[in-house]
Amino acid sequence: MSQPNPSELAVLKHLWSSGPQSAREVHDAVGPGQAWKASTTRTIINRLEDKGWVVRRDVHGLAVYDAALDRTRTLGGLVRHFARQVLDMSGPLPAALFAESPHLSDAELDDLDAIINAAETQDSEGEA
Amino acid sequence: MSQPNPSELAVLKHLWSSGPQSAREVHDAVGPGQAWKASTTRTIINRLEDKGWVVRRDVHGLAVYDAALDRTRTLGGLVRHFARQVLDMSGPLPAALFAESPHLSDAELDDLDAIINAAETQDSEGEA
DNA sequence: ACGAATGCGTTACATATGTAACGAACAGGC
DNA sequence: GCCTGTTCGTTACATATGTAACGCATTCGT
Repeated sequence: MSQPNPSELAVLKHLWSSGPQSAREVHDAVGPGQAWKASTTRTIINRLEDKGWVVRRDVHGLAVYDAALDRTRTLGGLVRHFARQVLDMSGPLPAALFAESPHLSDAELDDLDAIINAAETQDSEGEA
Repeated sequence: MSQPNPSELAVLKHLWSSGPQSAREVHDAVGPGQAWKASTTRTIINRLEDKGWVVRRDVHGLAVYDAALDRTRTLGGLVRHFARQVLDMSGPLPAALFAESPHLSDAELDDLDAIINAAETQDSEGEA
């Protein structure tokens, strides 16, 4: 399953909330917070593209990137992984407790519940 | 703050639940689950020792290791970090969320609440 | 038309992490 | 006393991640 690292996640989160962005736009938004130089931001974006986690579109000669991963699935996967691997929780996880996250809308919380639990299909398990 | 990586955490969790153990004992317990060769288990233990996260004691010539990190503080730190960095939760976090974890006793859950929240002292903040 | 700014591909290098072998030393069994 | 299993220190190497510079091509302002 797609487990973006912290740097990649920072970029993805921006794309999720702001939609398709150019490298410069991404940098202006997340660069400062990460204390990245522009070239670093670009490297992260390139690696995301290599992994197929963002798609690149050419808009009048300018590269614009868009998240290729689904926000809820990705966050849900990270949550499930954390709960299982770090806290050794095995049963169903209560998604409602993540309602605090500004990254998840009410609608998404519904999906999250399903994803966190039912979908044992793309974490440790159904990897094949 | 102490943020053990997944491998290190696997070893620490075993030491926390089983108490001081020899390298062999640790390996017999966590090696299979991690699909580690004995030498790999030893490497992880050595790195933990280098970081001062386990202490080594000599028992009649045999090295016995014990966790030097507090279980609740460590887990709490990981939880706080995850909630803040991954889910961008900023307010107080409900410790009850982790009641499911077999790694935390009821008594520890009380501490956890305090640690997760009040102790912004050793994550991103008071690092100095 | 020319210089400055910008976008982008390429390349680099350090540290962290995963994963493990090798060899010396020592302890017991026979 | 010798073979064997065990312990432990040392060393190694690949991949992942953090972090960034460099140089070329292009564009835009003047």
